[in-house]
Amino acid sequence: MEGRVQFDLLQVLLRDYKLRSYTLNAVSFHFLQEQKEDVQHSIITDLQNGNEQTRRRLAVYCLKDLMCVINYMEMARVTGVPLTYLLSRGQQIKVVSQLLRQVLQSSHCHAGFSSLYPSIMMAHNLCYTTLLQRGSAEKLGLSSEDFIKTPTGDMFVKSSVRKGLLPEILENLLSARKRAKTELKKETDPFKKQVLDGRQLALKISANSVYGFTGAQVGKLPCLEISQSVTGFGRQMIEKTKQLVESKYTIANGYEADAKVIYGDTDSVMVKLGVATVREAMDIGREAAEWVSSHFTQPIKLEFEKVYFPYLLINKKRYAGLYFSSSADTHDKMDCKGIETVRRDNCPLVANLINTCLQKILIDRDPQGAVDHAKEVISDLLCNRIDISQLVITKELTRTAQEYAGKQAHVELAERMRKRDAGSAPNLGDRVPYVIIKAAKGAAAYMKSEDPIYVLENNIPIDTQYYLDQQLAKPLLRIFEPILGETKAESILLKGDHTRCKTVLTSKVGGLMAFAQKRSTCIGCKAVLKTDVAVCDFCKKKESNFTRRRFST
DNA sequence: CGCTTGACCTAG
DNA sequence: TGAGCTAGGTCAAGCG
Repeated sequence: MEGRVQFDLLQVLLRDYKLRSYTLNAVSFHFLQEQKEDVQHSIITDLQNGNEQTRRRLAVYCLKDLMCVINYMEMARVTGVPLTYLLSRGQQIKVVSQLLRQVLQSSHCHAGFSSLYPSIMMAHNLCYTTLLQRGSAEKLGLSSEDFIKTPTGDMFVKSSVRKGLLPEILENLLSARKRAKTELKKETDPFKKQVLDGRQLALKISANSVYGFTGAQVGKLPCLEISQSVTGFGRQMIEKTKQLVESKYTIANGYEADAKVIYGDTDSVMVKLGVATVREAMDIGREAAEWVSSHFTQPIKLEFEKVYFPYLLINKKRYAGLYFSSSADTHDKMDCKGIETVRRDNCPLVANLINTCLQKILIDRDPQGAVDHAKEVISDLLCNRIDISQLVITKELTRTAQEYAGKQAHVELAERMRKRDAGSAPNLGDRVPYVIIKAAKGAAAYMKSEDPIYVLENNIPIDTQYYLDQQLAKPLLRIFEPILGETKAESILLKGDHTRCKTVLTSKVGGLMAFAQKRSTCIGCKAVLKTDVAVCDFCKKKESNFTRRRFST
């Protein structure tokens, strides 16, 4: 349609939000805190013609739509691609578009580091247009002052010889981000703040994508000399940062303790300073960041970001801690990275229990309370007192059944559901919700996965022992072992009376509604249809002829 | 039972 | 056709 843009909110949601489920019910519950039965396009008219309350609800709904449109418009403006590309295409097209524009505009003829990779590319002028072929430095008569050699041995001319296109593009993206961040600071409306935060984050991702673009071997313009030089510089810089910090902040130099870099990932270092208070850590952190920055080329900047206190480091890319940054007196949040609480492939029972235990340990400083709570939940689980919605695991169907090498719970279930009712079975790209049911001893998990709604409708017993042994046990031990010790953690949490209770109880349907995909059957031709279609795809009968089915079976 | 591989999802 | 990147943890399946 000439002059009109189609903007599908489902695509926006899939791109911008990591949810456990993307059914209309789940999404409306997540954003509006209410489940809307039978929401159809026609309801919009009713809301408009209703009272103040219903119009308000409609307005809130529209506002959310509008704000994401604004963000996408900003992105389209900065990158120079049509709005629809932002939903229908990937990151490469954005970089290509900016490259073409930059070529036309310029005179070319043919505590963590903030935005580390982009600033490396800017600082060292890394670009297609500044790369020197092997041996061409001599041919062109360049002096050693005119170019640099990267950690991979590749050579690039300095900006004094020729300024690269990529560094210019990155400057544009990052200055747009800076604008968004300044506006964010001034803004008081919490909703608009969220929008501006989304914008600055999107611009950051676009800036980081420039590095990804140069390394995309199946892409438009790969240049491994650039991408590998960038990561090489990055590793070198983290190592240098560690050496700088550990050499200056020592007892010998008059500090309270010898500083130790205990963790770092790609563009950040975590330093144990050995001071007693958050305030002291912040002060030293700020000073150290500035001092380290002075050892690097512009615009590379190491920024003090936060203090964690206490800090539970489980593994690389997995940790939790109380996050202090705006104030030394009160923590901003409990920050969890990589652990079960933030992973969508865990059931809510695990995520919630780990989260509560961490709160009790880190915030309340009450490990005993955490242990007691965990034991209680385990006992509830084994006695069937946990609602089935807490036991639903979801995993994405990332490929077709034939493409999978081995058997997996969600894949096998999707196939079984297809045999029951092809219309309502999960498709490629869908997230498959499932629970693990009781079966013959020794049966593999992929044989015991079942559709939660089917389980409720047919009163099938859940394998609660599976949830204890395969879902809860290890995550619990991982957070309790550092506190209780290996042997104690296991004997206290996983043995004892609370693991022996076994009774039978029924489950409620309520919590499962979010996973229900509503379907209708057409009276005319018996076809199975989504409830939100107005006319049967097959016999063209109108919606009034559909019989609604609450659950697909 | 221990090891490898494949799959998923996250950190950055 | 068109698809940003790499690193890494965890788990289940599958093998010897």
